Amino acid sequence: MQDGSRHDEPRLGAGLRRPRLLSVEKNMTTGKHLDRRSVAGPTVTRADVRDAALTLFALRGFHGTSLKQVAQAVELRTPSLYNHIDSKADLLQDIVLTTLVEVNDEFEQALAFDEDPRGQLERATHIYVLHHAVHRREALVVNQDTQHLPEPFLSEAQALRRRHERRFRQVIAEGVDAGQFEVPSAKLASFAVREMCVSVARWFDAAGPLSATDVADTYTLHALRLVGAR
Amino acid sequence: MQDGSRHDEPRLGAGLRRPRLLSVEKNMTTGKHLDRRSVAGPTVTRADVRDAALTLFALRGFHGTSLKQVAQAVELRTPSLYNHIDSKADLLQDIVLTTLVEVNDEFEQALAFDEDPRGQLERATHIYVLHHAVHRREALVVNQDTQHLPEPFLSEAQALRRRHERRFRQVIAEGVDAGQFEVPSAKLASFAVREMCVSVARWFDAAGPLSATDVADTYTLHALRLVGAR
DNA sequence: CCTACCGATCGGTAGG
DNA sequence: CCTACCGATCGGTAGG
Repeated sequence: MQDGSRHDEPRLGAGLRRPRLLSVEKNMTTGKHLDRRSVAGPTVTRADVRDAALTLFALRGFHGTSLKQVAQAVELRTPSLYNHIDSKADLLQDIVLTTLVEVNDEFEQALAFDEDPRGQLERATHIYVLHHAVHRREALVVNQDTQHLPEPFLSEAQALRRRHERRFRQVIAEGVDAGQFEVPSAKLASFAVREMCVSVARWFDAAGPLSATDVADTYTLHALRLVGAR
Repeated sequence: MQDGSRHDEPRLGAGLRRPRLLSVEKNMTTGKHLDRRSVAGPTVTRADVRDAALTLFALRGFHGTSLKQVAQAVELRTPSLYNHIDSKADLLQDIVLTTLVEVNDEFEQALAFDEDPRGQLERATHIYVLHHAVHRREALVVNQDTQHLPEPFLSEAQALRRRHERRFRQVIAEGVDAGQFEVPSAKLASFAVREMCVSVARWFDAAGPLSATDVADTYTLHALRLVGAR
């Protein structure tokens, strides 16, 4: 990888994947931009714009990122972004809601695997950590910027979040009822476990000594201990 | 309390203490603002401005808050804020650095109380949770907006954070060495415990059924279990 | 995909 | 403490 742009660095605020830079450069003779459609190579897609926004939103926050910066990252002029998006909020909505739906889907799949609360907590925690390690940028944007979604998307996002919360707590409560777990409060235990997992996105480094699976394994142990699993 | 403005509501994004509204109103006859210095009652202080900024930054983020909003919250015009502050970033710096110094001080006091790693972890966790429940707004701003500090304050804030991280991990490592704790990784355990505590600021409700001390007690148990305390 | 341009708002200053 | 005002930048549109 010649420019190293796919290399994840360790520090938050500097360690996120950088947006793809196209090889088409400004024409130094005329000062004009080449028409991308007239040269070889791919055109910018909505996915490219989304990816650039994802990186920048994760790094600087939604309100700390301008569309000009997004445009620069994909080597377009700001108005050209509107060929791919409806608005700045549209980008945020796409990122946040897609991510929350994915998290809920993964969660339900984890639960469906077996009916034992201990097994369910193990799988749900593992996949949740894995998600936050692998999809760091998405997780950071969801955590930082969900509040900035316009309605009705804010309500939709909050509903998805609450669903995950409720189902997670339910698993712990069922474990308590089954005599497998023992906690002062299923609610506080679920809050603690979930936030512990979420925070992995803030420091995880794919280039570091620990793989996402390593971290997920350890955090699953943390969760089992926290709920007093026998 | 007549206007209920000190009442903390449960939901994040709506439940933070609202800034103090002074009783001096716009003169409805002339449309002009009364000179606060010529009437009875307190003048706006820097502390008032800081408090209003604290609430708004916690609610909408640093870049999501305008100085006009801060000014409105203390019933001033925007330029008048500059009698109390040097810049918008000045407000953020005050909030973030003061909070981080306090957290470190509280932490060191907790450690000084005894030399037993288990006792140290208990006290450090307890005070850390308590801080995040009692100073929700400060904690939210530190977590959301530290990244937006200009240098050299950003570096200073990061150093204070790393110090807390390092010392916290040290306590866990010492507990492991003493045979009191058992963890796969002192680093991951300290990350997990700290972030679990920090997240309390996101949902704690002073008007809810659980007191800050209740939550701190439960989270201290979570921490002890997580590190495998005997 | 671009250039040209829009009104609104931003943080901040001058001057009283 | 205010009014008046500054240049810069914002998200977004018109029109090709």
